[in-house]
Amino acid sequence: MQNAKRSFVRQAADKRQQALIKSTLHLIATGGPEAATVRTISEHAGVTQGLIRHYFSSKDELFIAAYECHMTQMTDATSAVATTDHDNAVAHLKAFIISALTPPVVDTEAMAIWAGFIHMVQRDKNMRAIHEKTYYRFRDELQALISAAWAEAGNAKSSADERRAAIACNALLDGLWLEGGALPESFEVNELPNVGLNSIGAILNIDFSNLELSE
Amino acid sequence: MQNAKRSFVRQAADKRQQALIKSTLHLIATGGPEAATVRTISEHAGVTQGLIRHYFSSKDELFIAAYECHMTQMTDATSAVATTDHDNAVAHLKAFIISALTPPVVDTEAMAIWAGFIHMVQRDKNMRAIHEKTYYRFRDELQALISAAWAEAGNAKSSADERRAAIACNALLDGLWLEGGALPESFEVNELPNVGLNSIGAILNIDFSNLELSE
DNA sequence: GACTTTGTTATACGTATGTATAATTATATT
DNA sequence: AATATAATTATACATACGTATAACAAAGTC
Repeated sequence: MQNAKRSFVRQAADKRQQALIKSTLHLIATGGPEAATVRTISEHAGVTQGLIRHYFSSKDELFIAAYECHMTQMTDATSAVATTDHDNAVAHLKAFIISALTPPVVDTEAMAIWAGFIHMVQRDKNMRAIHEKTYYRFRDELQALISAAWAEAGNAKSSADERRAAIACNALLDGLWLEGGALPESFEVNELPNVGLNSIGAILNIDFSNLELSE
Repeated sequence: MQNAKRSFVRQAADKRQQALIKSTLHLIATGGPEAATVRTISEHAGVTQGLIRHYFSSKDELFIAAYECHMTQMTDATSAVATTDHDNAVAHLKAFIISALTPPVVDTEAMAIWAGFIHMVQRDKNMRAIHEKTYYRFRDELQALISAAWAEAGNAKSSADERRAAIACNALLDGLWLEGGALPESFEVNELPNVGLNSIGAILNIDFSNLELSE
């Protein structure tokens, strides 16, 4: 029987939306996109499935919101470190690199979530816009740090050079991020940030080794 | 009515399996993994859906076969260039890099296929084995080329240095491959291989610029 | 305390999916 | 030409999915 309706507490729209988004990301991370159905999402969020359509006009819209949340979270996690005070521009850049190559940014589940959205990014206009926005924001920030580091060393270069350097360094970070997420057990502790610092140091002709850095 | 059975021609097991695998990859590339159902796959391959279960014990097994096909194809496409004759080790390495950063290796659909399999790779043992095998094969080949190029320049280094260099160069190639696939229109013609050669040149302390290369 | 609003649940609907199995037909063998 | 083999089609089945809609209940307002 159990004709009695389940008891529940009302919550603010923000909270509920956030809970649904977090559940979506968690399910995609652990079981892939096809594991994130309206039923599993709502169950994980502790609500019934009808509520999803109350906050999002469709499942696609929920996925778009989840994607934006995830991407913003990842880029912000790296930027946050870079916004704290640093003695100089090179230290600033070094902190940025290390942050991009250590958890929680480098993470199996974060990578799986990112990959799970790719096919939507290629098809959905809104997803594409989010992707471009977060990608360019990250790369532009990296380019600004490179520019400042070069200027500090009395070695300022053209913006075209800066652009190429930013593309290269960004690719290196992405590649290491990818491999660290895909095969986490095949890299030693601190190997990723070390490789990243050495390689970017070589590309930019900057030496990061003699800088003390607060862990 | 159309009670008449469709006419058909028998084909060798290899052909049919290959056709089903190709259809699977095509559908994943263009519509994501959830677009590759047993019905769409069989329709695209010009057969009826029952045939899939005749050649593969389950859809998962077909996906595993498709993943192995795709990954092998991609790494082979890069290696093939590197096995042709070259004047010296540096030219050899240069050809390898360019091949890895131009079509058909750099390709939106190839990247989408790769991403579409990620969540299976993290869960299925067989998928994981394929992933590791192709990854290490590619990286080991790159490391061998780096080793030869260094030796040729009279600058031989330890295998630990070679390993770190291979990880870095591989990451750079992967990152550029990723971004070229994800945002193809945001890079100028030849920008990816140029950035790749300059960056790897800086990392390895090798100059690729004064080498004529047959397009 | 009655009333309104809307957050939330419950249920239903049509369709798509992976799998299983039986029926058929093309090809090889003799 | 008859027969056997297995490649291929056809059909059925249980389940899962996204969506739509109606019923209910919690909290605010007067």
